[in-house]
Amino acid sequence: MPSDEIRAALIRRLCISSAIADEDIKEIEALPISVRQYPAETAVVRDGERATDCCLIADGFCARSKTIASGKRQILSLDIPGEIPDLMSLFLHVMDHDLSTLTPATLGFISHEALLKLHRRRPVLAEMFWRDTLIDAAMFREWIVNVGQRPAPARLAHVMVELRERLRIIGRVDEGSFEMPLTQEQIGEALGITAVHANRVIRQLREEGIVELHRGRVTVIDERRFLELADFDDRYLYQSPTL
Amino acid sequence: MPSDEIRAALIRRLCISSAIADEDIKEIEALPISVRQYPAETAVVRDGERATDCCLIADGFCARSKTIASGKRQILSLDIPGEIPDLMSLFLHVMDHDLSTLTPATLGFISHEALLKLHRRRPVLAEMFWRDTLIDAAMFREWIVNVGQRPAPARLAHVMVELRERLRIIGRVDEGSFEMPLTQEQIGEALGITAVHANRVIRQLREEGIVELHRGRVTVIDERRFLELADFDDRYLYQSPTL
DNA sequence: CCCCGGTTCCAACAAAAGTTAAGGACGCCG
DNA sequence: CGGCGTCCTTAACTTTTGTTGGAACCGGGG
Repeated sequence: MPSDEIRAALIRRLCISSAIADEDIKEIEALPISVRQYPAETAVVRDGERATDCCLIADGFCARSKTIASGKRQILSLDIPGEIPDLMSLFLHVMDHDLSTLTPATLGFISHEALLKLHRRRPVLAEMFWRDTLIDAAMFREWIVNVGQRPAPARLAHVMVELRERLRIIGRVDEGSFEMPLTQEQIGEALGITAVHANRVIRQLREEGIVELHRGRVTVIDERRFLELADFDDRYLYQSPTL
Repeated sequence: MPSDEIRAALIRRLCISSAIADEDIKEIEALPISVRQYPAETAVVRDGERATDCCLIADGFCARSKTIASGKRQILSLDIPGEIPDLMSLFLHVMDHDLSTLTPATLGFISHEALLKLHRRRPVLAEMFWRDTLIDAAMFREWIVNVGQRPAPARLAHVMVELRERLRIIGRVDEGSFEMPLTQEQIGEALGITAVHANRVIRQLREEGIVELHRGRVTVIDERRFLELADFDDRYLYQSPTL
């Protein structure tokens, strides 16, 4: 994948939540990005490491997670193409969590230095990136609610809808089906339940004819009951800056 | 409380995680702040509202929370003097959660306009506030892990230690005891458990001689076992910008 | 001073989730 | 094509947590 396409993915996404001037787009296009391929299930940055670059996902799925002393792991977010999951490392240099690939992925690395220079030159872009980290935080808040208050089947549905809405923006949902390349173990880690229980929940949703999950692909069967179960409100996801 | 003292609380906290130049401090001191008193258990900003000011806590405790369709409420953070819990509203104007007081509180309101102007004048301060929102996000990540992976007693201990460490910075811990002005109902909402279970957990920690919780005040009995249970790593809380 | 409302506390029972264990499906590699 | 490993699947049993309901406590207001 050429480096241009990678920038394009980023710009496309940024344009959705902010209006960007042409000259600013050019600035982004001029950002030096070094591209690297990663296999599935590989750490990109680890908890405790000091980051000097931010990682733009050009293709593939990633996840952020933290592991506690007991060895249990909690997935904090699923990250998709066009996103910069570790933008926070720009100012919080030492990582407080892991970033790793779920699938084989194409990642573009942008140095902190280049980003900071860009911010100085174009404060508007700095604000846009700041906004981006704030939406990230909003997603964490919703994730807390999901794990803390919803019964397990609703948790799964909620994560699915959120992922679908985000994939929809980048044109990766077709005919009510979309990718969610997690093992049941990982689904459990995302929902704060065990893999066995995750399996129970998946089966239940299938038996009730709500949603099908097979080989990392989600197919919604009964849209109405699916949305009802998920209790999803997209307000936190995309908010126009003009609001 | 005079408006000077309020600014002082903010500056003191900001100085801890960043080095600020004298002229920048002066800029902050020049910020127009309008002070208001709030009774306990009162909404400051509500989910869905459009914010035009940010709220600096001068005195008292606040909490952020979200309520889902079923009526269940999840507390997302506990907020203490010196903090600006809704700084995110600067760019995410419509609130995605509630901010309310736990105790009677003195709050200082700073208009978005004034903050944005300050940022234009002093980009370094903008970065400092950005950093602040990033630490906020780091705390959300840890909160997700707490609710998602730790057994209930550890969850309680973890929230207690986090609060204590933050209170310590502002000089509000004396002799191993500190304020945590939550009802058991609210503790449940913070930990993602019911009030009844919260009560069980509190009793258990008391019976095991680990920590005492009485009338909104926490007294640690066995520091070693307390820390061990909490599984606390302060890395996410304060990170020097020079790191 | 006493009553009232909100906490705190507790017990018994129900439901949800964790644990352990084991068989089956599937893809990959030799 | 057969074997191996990973994931999925399921069942039986245990533990944790939720639910319901009620008693004791406590502080503030009449």
